[in-house]
Amino acid sequence: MEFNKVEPIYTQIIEDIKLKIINGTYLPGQEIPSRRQLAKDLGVNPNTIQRAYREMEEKKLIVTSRGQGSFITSDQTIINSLKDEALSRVVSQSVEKLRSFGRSDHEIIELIQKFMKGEHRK
Amino acid sequence: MEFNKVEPIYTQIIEDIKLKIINGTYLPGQEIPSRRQLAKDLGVNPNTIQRAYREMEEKKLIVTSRGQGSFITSDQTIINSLKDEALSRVVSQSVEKLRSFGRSDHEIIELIQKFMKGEHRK
Amino acid sequence: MEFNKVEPIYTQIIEDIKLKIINGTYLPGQEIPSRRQLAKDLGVNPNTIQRAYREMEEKKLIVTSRGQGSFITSDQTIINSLKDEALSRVVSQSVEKLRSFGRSDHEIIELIQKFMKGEHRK
Amino acid sequence: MEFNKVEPIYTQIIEDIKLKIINGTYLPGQEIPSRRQLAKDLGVNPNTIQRAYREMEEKKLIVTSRGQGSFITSDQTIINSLKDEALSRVVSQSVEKLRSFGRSDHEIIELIQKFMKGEHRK
DNA sequence: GTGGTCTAGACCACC
DNA sequence: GTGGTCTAGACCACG
Repeated sequence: MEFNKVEPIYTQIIEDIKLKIINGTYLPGQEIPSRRQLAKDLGVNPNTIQRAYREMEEKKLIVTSRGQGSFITSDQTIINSLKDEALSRVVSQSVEKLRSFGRSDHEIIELIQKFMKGEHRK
Repeated sequence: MEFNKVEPIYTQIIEDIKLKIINGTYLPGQEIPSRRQLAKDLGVNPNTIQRAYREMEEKKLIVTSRGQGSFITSDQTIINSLKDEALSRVVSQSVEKLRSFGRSDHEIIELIQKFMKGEHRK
Repeated sequence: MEFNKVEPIYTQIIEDIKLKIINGTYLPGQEIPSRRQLAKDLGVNPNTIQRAYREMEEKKLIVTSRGQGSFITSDQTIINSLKDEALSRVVSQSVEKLRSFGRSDHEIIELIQKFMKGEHRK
Repeated sequence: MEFNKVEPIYTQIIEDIKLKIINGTYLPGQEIPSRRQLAKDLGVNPNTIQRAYREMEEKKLIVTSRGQGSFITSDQTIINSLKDEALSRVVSQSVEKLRSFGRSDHEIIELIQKFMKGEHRK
């Protein structure tokens, strides 16, 4: 994993784990790497990982128990809202990008529907 | 401008100019940099620029007249088809990305329409 | 037991025994430790214990019979007045503390009653 | 300031500042010591102060701006809820303590009212 | 082994 | 000067 220099590393780690929850790499209840292990894997200080994990803990994304490790939450409500947020963001970005071509919203919808029909969704 | 190492540089130059036509940086009939000038600007060999310009010439994207320079085509049909291609690509990419969230095409359309309505297009 | 350095030790011992009477650790008529034993337990001079016991004797809190030991008084009147004093002190402290929040006496009463109702006293 | 060893230092610092907000030592909008300064005053590592301040930031108790310093929130709603919480805690503790004397809730209320009347509130 | 806290000291961004 | 992040390494509590 590579980090950019503008965002704090711990936020990039959070976003990475969020992404893995969203795309199904991490399933509800699944154990995630220990702080020490992940620190070694990413070549980062354990305290930086700790910071990321604690923030996820506060946001209820993971649950953690001393001596046991940390696990993705089993609360589907939280996971769903995570996915919904991501979906909303993609919808927003997609629409903005499509609008930049100077077509009306109505035309955009038509183009999308035409594409969907033509593709015979897999 | 930065080049990646996998694609040939001349195709990357073509794509860059196409992008500038699509997003309006280059308008129909507008002069584009001379081969020699662009070669110096990008730090590449003039022959590479020549290759790019020749391909665009063949596709009628630009017209060149000896001793005058090179100009974006004034043929709206060509420019429109360029834009249409780009738009199609964006539509395709957007739909694929949206589908990856596991929602039905119908749901996707609804989400987009809801977003468009909510945004009060600028 | 730990002693502070500002009050005399013998008064602290008295207060400790009073507290044990009030909270039921020592029941009426119950035997309390011998002077010698308590001196050893607390690591203080037997004369200090003697002083404490004598004062309690004077206040009729305990009765001592030579060769038998010392016992909490069986006189409920005395014990009750001890408890009443303690209760008064707690009432006073509580009200002062509650008043420090800047609420009126009326509001304080209401808050207490609301809490009592909400708690479903055990 | 002295710290106990069971609670983390940073929570003790938070509680101390909360107390100062509640009892009016810190007023809304007032600047609080810089992290470095407080660290020196308390003989604690700046990172520990940072941890405390960040938690208070998240809970909107303080607002902070880089290069400027940190300030008690000016949001009265938050300050009031802080005070209400503290008051509730005191009410609860007081009632529990008073109940431990074996009197009925009704008797307790009467004792408090009698005390309030007798004191001629200052 | 795990997580949680703390210290010491560094560097950067802001103003 | 201020706050914010990161590293290196230590110690403790839990199981």
